[in-house]
Amino acid sequence: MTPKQKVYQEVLHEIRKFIENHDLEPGDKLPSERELSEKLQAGRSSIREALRAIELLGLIETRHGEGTFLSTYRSYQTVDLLASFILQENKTKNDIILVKRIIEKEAAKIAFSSLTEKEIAELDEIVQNQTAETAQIHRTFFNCLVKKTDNLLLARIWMLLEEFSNTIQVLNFHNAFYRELVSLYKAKAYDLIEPLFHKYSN
Amino acid sequence: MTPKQKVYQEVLHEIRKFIENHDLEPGDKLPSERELSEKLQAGRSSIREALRAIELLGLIETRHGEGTFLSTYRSYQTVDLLASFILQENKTKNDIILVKRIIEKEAAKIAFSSLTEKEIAELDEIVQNQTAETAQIHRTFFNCLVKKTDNLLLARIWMLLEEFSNTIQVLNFHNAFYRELVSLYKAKAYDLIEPLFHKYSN
DNA sequence: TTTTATAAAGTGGTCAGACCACCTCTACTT
DNA sequence: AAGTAGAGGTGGTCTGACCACTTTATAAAA
Repeated sequence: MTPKQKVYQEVLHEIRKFIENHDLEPGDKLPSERELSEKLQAGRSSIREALRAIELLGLIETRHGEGTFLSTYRSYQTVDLLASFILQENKTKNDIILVKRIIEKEAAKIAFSSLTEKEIAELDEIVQNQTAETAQIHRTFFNCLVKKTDNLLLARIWMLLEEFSNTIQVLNFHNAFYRELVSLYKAKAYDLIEPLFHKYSN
Repeated sequence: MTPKQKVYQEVLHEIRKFIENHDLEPGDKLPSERELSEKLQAGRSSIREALRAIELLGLIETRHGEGTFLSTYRSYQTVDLLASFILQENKTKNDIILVKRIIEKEAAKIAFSSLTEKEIAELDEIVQNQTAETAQIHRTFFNCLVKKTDNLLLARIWMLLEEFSNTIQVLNFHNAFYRELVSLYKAKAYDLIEPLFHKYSN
């Protein structure tokens, strides 16, 4: 016996099948809630429970008065919500700082190979800015790097941690760190990135 | 003006706040749907839409006739669904694999200093197990290491990513990798950990 | 004919109420 | 004391009713 599944779970499954069978692609429209309700022999509320769940996962997008569409972009809303729960039960400051440092270090390494001269110059400019605070420089600097990794998940996690860091007292790197990192980019010295982070991470 | 948020989104937020304010822990019971409906001034269906979404993420667990509880374990529902829907996209998949590798590498390094002889022996045993599949070895092995980092946040992120990996086709390390890593632990050769990961990460 | 109002239809958003199925606990029976 | 029937609470589901918004069809005005 299959332990009776909830209706919304079946609906979830049916919707997936529908998308598959009709070769729907991001941006395409799903049948209306009322239509699905009839077709799948389920109450509209059950249909909606399923849709809301999928929506939270960032797979669909609903537009009031228009309809429900397959998402065109990966929203990572899921990651956000999970993070808010996880961060809530893990308020250990040191844990957050450590993970954030790891992400930043790896982002710095991944970005290395794809950085153009122009982008390195931009980073240099950020670092040379005398008027900005260190926290501001840090954010702008790593925001660039993280985006250059072309890894949305990595970027998202970093942004969440960065946001959270603002609410706690976080020690940034020494000013010299950023300048030295840019130097390494200019010198194409990949292997020195890892040691640089170690040097400045006490 | 706040761009009018949907009720279920607000409910989501309220529930999270409730958990925080009441210091609810995994296993604890949430108020009933009808009670939340009254307290948050929202229809029961809106409450349910929010709960279903959280449920799909594996954060809560509902038991028919009993109530809604904070999950003690992270269910696999989300992962399965995501996988069956959209994880076919290589971009997302690769993002996850990359972040997971980073965490594993750093966990291996952090754990280094706190590993006792006995624990290293345990790792050795896991690796030597001939009957287990590679995926199984991988999970057990890194589960140990991740816990040894004594960083709950890191551990949680890894566990989530590990779950995701289970539903997608993930290439594990070659068998030799695990043995070599244990050897490094035995030899106390910290500096060779990073290169080892590079070597096996094609 | 073209343009512009206006109305109608379709769609998601939300709520209230009604049942059903299931669990627990209590009070009653044996 | 043990067992049982029932009441009350809880999630599960459906229906029908509005509302707000968008698109489209229709009619009026230019």
